[in-house]
Amino acid sequence: MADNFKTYLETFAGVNNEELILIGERVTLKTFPKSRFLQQKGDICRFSFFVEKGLLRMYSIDPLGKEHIIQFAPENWFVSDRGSVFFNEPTEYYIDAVEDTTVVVLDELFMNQASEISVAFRKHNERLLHNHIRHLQKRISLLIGAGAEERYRDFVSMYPDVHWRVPQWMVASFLGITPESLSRVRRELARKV
Amino acid sequence: MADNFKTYLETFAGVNNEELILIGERVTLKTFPKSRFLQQKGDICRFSFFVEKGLLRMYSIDPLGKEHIIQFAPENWFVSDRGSVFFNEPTEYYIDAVEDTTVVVLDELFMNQASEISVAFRKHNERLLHNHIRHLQKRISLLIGAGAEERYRDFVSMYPDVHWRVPQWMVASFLGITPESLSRVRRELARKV
DNA sequence: CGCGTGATTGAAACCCTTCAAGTTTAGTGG
DNA sequence: CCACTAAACTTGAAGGGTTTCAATCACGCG
Repeated sequence: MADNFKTYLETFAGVNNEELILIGERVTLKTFPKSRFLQQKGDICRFSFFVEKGLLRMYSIDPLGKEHIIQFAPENWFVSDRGSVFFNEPTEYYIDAVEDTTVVVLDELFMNQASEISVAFRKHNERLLHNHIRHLQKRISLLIGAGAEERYRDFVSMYPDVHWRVPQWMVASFLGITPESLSRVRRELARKV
Repeated sequence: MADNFKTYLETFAGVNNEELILIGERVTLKTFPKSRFLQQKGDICRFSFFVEKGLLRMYSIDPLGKEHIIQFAPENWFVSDRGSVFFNEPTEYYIDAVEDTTVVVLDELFMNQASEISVAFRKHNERLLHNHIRHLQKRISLLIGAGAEERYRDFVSMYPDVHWRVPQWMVASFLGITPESLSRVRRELARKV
């Protein structure tokens, strides 16, 4: 099975060997070339993804045609529209590969039976949910309370690796500012040093 | 026990009679007068609250001393800093009563044992988590993509009752704009009609 | 080489905030 | 119940930060 996934489950979720085997039988490995979609708006999502290698992004496109990146997912991150998977409703979001990316695919059935397959996994999943909420709340705070510069600094310190792996306009899209603004923010920051 | 809570559990969570009794034994009812704090920054939260009657708000205070309202909780809403309860870490948020408010208090132990007490309750709780995430994501979309007017319209259509029960500056604080701006937005909207 | 994509820069426009003042509303004590 | 005060809301003018639009530059790739 996917090595990163295995190590991740052992280390962070506390999944034991038997459970690991059970899980291994239930998931599949899949590779997507750069720019390939894993999910598009309107899909009723049946999968969650764990990034084994590579980098994904999840984003929406607003009525004016602008992309707003919700989340980046580098190695060892889960990504999915949990709302769509859980409620079986069409998603608002696109997921595509920023780099060639290998993912572990967890299907709906697996997610629902997770508690029977591995209690540790279910608990960890619950933990992830809480973490997700925290993350979103922090992001809202930043959007409300902070300017472009502070948001950018926060992003860089939080995701230093991602910052180097994506084009700047994607960072701008994640921060909710224009590429031009980000360019100016970076110029100011460079000047200060 | 608290009537709203009981009805809520039966109707929305599918909790049966036996479980209802068990739950009733584990929770307590408490009333807070207007302006009283239920939780303050720095607390390690041990409680979740269900609003039986009244109205609460959860908010943060930024370094400049400004309040940012995260969430309103009228009747039949749950509110808590799930992060703080789940991870046993000090919270960033304040919760206080906008009106005289009666809440059902669910303690940490109850939340952890919820799955043993009532499967239906645990499932419903999971559902709430997913809903919460959805909510936050939508709010982020609005903060990134929409101006003050659209955010306000969305708020009014989403929480018509809350809109009438809180002072305008609280609405502004929820929307992430100044009370002055909200006042101007409202003037424009009134003019249009 | 030439084309396309991404990054930069400048100027004007726009939205929202800030500050200051005035008006209305609500609550309180005499 | 009125008078007074504080809080909430409104309004205007000036300022700041970000966007928009347009032009330019840098780079990789067929």
